[in-house]
Amino acid sequence: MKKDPAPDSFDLALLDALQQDNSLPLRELAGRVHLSTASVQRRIQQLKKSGYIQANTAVVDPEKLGQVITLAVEVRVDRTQTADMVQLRQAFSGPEIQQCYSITGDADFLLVLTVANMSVFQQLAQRLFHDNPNVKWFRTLVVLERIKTTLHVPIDTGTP
Amino acid sequence: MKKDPAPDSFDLALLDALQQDNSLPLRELAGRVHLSTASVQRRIQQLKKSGYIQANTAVVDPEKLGQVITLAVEVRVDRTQTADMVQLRQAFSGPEIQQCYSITGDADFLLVLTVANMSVFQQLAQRLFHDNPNVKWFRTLVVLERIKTTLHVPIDTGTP
DNA sequence: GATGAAACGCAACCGAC
DNA sequence: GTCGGTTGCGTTTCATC
Repeated sequence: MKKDPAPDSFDLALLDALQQDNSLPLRELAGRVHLSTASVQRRIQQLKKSGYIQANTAVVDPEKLGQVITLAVEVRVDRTQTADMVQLRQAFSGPEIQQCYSITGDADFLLVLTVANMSVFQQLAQRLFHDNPNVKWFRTLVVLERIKTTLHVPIDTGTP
Repeated sequence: MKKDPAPDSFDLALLDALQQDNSLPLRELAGRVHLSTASVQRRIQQLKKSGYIQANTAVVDPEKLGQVITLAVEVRVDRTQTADMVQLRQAFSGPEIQQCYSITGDADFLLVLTVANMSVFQQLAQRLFHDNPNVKWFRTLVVLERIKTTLHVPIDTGTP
């Protein structure tokens, strides 16, 4: 088991650029960080291999696809033992769920999801919450505006 | 002003594939949706131009970069008139904030963010919340586990 | 070990059909 | 939507430090 070297400032600058736009040509990136295209390419491959870059994804506009309603749902359950958590994690990881966090506080889970209309959500709530005997209660927060929706990790490149 | 044609099942299948992995070669995508590479290429360009694809981003692992703590914060403010909202939206859209939603319910905003340690968050909370006279209260939910963290829009391709 | 310059081969792109 | 030609890209090589 070999350990990955810690990313230097070049790597951090690349990560910062790529999480804004991973379709930039190597030439462009090379110019920004003042390295050759070959070096940039090697570093990106290494960052992928070592897990710093988890995926390369297209960000799709939900509204364009009719998913005009965004909801946040706080869920409180009865039991959170291992077997229960396995079931809950699976139940809350379906494709209709954008994000799922287990949290501290009154609620045990925080979900974020988008739906085309409320009747879709009603059916989903029936299946995920009402039909699950382990769910004690859930509170639905309707999103009025998606002010910022990224997964960007703040990276201090030293040169802003 | 010309209107974009509604995406057909081919486009939906492409969007679904691309939001999982946008580094797939056209050849691969063409095989999946049973089209030629040229058609796929034209469709992707069109999807970008018409805004269905908002961005192409690398997903960076926060933990690998020392951002080991994820937090959700509910924020309640006093005034939400236009001028106030402008200020709040800007305040809650900084690079340290991953996501910001304005919501219904007890709280007015829901934030999601990652930090390296709690003292960083403490400073952030001071600046964003305590120092903002418009913030009535905020409730911090500590994330125990990031069970699912995507921006994927659920797409019914008809062929799962 | 990592780098940069230049060669290679393949994929994306853009017309014509 | 399909077919080729061309461009431009990512990739590999290799000499260098």
